[in-house]
Amino acid sequence: MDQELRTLVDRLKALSHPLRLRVLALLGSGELCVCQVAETLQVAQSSVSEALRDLRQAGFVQERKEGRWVFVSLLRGKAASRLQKAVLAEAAGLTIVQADRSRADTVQQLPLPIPCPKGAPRTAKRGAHRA
Amino acid sequence: MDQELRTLVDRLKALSHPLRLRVLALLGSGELCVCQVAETLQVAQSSVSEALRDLRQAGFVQERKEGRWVFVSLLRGKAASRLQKAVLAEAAGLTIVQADRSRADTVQQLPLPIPCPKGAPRTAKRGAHRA
DNA sequence: GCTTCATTTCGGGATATTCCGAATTGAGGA
DNA sequence: TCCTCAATTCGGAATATCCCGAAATGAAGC
Repeated sequence: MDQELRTLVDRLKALSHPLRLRVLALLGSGELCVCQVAETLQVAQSSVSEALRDLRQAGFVQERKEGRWVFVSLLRGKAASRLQKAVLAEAAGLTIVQADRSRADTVQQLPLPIPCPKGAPRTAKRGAHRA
Repeated sequence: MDQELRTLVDRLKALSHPLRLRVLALLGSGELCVCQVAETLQVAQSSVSEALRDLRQAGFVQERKEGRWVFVSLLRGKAASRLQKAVLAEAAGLTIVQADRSRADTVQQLPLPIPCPKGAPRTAKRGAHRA
């Protein structure tokens, strides 16, 4: 079908989702690593990873690797589209987004190896790796 | 819960769809009635009706009834959101949108009782109601 | 080499969306 | 009133999306 239209629709679709929109808005206040985002928003890391993949494909975020961690941040300045700016401006006013950012401040104080299986019973032994 | 977020997501979702986006962009060049939109875009009237319902609920379009017809148009000026303006600006550049607008010009020349069952092999012309 | 662990990818059941034709609604004309 | 017909709503099958836990990946350290 029409590739231009598809592309614009896909970019909009990336934003039309509660988790992805919260992730985008959260990154509006600065760079975080994947596990910090997961901890801040209290969702499974795989969900955050998928949300970030979609946002990256849509051209809204970029990644930077540092050691084991992947830090993600918004594209800024000229690289940021009109669309991104408009949506960020809308999202920044939402109560939940402000709460998320506040929570991120707390999470960022923690030393980086965050207990990643966030609330889970860590006592359960992990199975063998290479099945 | 998080009604604000839901609302913003729903507005974005209304835009994240090929047909709805084309309808919105089409109305960017002026008011049309439902059947003119269906004829222009070559889709079932019920699909256009549903697309317009979604766009209306999301606060992007308004309707005006005249006789049997329902004319739809964009909200303009202060009533138009940042979001709408940003997306319209993006969409206006798309080839398919420009083609749709061009086709709408032709459709608008036709006398208004447009042969609504679009696929039907209808060659007869009808009496004029309004230019 | 081996182990650890943040991250990604996979599998898939549950849920939501999309689109059309058919049926219904409602305003206008005769 | 009855008929017409633009528009809307309905039914539902096909398709897409969402979200998680499990498994795989790959970099860092031992």
